[in-house]
Amino acid sequence: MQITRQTEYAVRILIELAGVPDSKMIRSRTVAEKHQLPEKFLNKTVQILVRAGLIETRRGLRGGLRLAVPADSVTIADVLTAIEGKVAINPCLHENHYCEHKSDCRVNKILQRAQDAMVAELSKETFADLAREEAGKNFSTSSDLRRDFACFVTSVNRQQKDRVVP
Amino acid sequence: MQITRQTEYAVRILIELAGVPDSKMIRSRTVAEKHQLPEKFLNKTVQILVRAGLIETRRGLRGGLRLAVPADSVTIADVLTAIEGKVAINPCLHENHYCEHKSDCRVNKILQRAQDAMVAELSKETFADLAREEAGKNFSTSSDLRRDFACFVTSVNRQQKDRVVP
DNA sequence: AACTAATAAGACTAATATAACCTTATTTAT
DNA sequence: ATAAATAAGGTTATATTAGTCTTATTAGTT
Repeated sequence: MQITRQTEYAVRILIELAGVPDSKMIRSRTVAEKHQLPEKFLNKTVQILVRAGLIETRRGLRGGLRLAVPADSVTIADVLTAIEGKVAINPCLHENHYCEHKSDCRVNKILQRAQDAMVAELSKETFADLAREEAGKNFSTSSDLRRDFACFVTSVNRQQKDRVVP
Repeated sequence: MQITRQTEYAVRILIELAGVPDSKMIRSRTVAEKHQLPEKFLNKTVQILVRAGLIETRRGLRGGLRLAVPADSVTIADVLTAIEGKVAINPCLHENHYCEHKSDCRVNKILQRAQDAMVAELSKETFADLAREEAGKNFSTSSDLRRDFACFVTSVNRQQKDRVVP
């Protein structure tokens, strides 16, 4: 019941791109270094975002990444869907999932409401908002990074499932 | 971003137990057969629920399972927590997770709200409600079971991630 | 006391999903 | 041409999830 690390990476890419002046291209390596993300894996993530229509890329000299849509029209929910596919916290919530009892299954309905409530919250703020927020922050340089202390601003790597930092 | 199959199994166990008259013990094998779940794995799940204090077991002849708490005091959210641990859709939502920017990280706040909204919905109905709902239903006998069409009432096995039934 | 039917527990294996890496294209400005 | 960038896809590594197997332990019945 977690978003994947790749989704987290994607969110960071979008925040990054939403924060730059219009149409300027940012190198993927720059993003990778700034957030200390594995470059190759990040490039794969970039491709997914491109296919989803959220960002666009240009190759070659002066190439790089930029948003393909207005920053105020994209939310974390969109990124989640782009990376992990249509949200469904249980298989029975997939649109095309057939189940004889679906129409009167109470568990199904509860799960659906739970998912809807979550997605609604994830859709409330756009990356335009997020970029504004992050703008004033001191982004991580090597010294204040610790791999175990992942978060969206400075951080790096996902905490292990049961690993709780004291 | 899915609940695990084990959580699904656990929900079924609880619905099952919530539906029987007070204090009667149900054999784990019975539950396994009724829902076509792998018996050994189900037993492991039972143990987790026991340790979480949600059900109790008795060994030996006439042994079996029953709820350890009133059915109207347990929700799907409790089962989710029992099986998967404290809910945290991202590592930075763990209570003890340290992040320098946590206090003013907007992403953190959005995720927290999303998670809270989801958990709130999962906490609204108790297993007393769910058992009532299920009571009138025709539970699956072999003929109406198909492994690919998983859901909480009749069904059996989780659909694969991207497998969509036509 | 012996027997039988039940769960308990933990080690082990298998399957799947996620994350990361590596190599070789392809594109674009200079 | 050349250098600098992304594109693409195959491969490996790691983590998580799911399931199995074996051996114990418990409790009722005879």
